[in-house]
Amino acid sequence: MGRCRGNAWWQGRFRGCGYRVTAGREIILDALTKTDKHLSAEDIYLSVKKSCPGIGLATVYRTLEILVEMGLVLKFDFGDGRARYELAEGPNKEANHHHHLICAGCKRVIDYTDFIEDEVELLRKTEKGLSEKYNFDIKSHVIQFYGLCEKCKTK
Amino acid sequence: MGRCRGNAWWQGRFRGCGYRVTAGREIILDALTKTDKHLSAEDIYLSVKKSCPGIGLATVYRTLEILVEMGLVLKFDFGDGRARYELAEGPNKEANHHHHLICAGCKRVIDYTDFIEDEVELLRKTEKGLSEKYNFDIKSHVIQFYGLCEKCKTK
DNA sequence: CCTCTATTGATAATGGTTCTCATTATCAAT
DNA sequence: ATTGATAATGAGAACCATTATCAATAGAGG
Repeated sequence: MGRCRGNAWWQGRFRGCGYRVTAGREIILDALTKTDKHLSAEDIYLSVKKSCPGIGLATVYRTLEILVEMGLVLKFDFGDGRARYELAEGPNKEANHHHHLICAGCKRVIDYTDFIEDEVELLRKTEKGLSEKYNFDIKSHVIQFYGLCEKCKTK
Repeated sequence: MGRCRGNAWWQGRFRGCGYRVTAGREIILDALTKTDKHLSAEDIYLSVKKSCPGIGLATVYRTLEILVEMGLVLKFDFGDGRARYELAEGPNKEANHHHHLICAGCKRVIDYTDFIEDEVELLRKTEKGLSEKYNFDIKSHVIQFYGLCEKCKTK
């Protein structure tokens, strides 16, 4: 780990898209790889700043935009006014597909992986049908449930 | 239509929640009822201003917040930096359930109602399961597909 | 009609995100 | 290894959708 070149998997994709491989991009992708939380741009900025104090917030935003465009990272809106980012794929993430339960009261976000099998089957069918009908290339999807969590429903 | 009291259906819900019924709230809800577009707060402000020139933008935001909280209106994020609003239910909207295809290129949004039957069945099952497992009251859900539309995929 | 207070409109403030630009770093060609 | 073209960066200003403030107004029960 650390400086090892197990990270090479994404460098090829970067170069293939015409992007240069930089220390900032590597460390930002690292931060996303090493967590299963829903990080905001500022979360990532503060985390990355520890090992790379000179990095700027704008670089974090710019890098995240590229990562989202390439499909390596997913961007979510949980309704609290700031975007959240999660690794979409990678060496340890293939089987990490999940969706979100968002509490309208405390804004807490619960990841769930239940019912994913049925969902995947329906989504596969739906994506295929939509692609054909609208001639639309589907790259990703978002499924979110809104409601009140255990604590907030009693208030 | 117009000043008729066919709008009474929502007035009871307003009063039941402790909110007063005002001209501004009525006309904002009217604007949402009379369209099937995804309106931003400013879209609604400009539309409502025609028949109610004195209304303020802040009132539109405040009213939308209440409508979303009551579940009468759904709030979406299509990734262009401003929220969009759609009527969730009402006298003519019960059978209007649909989801969104969002083009990452031109930001166009396509509504689709295909495969809704299968989806509804899966969602019903999923919502039931999630409610029980996490003791979470689900009020609404969002399903969105991201990708490239017919025009943008060729560029 | 009157009172209480929620609501409103105008506007300032907020804050996440994007833009600007001079400087620095990447990388293919040498 | 060096160089040159140019992509990337950092600092901070700018942007702009949304929220907060506050005095004036209007809804609704009595």
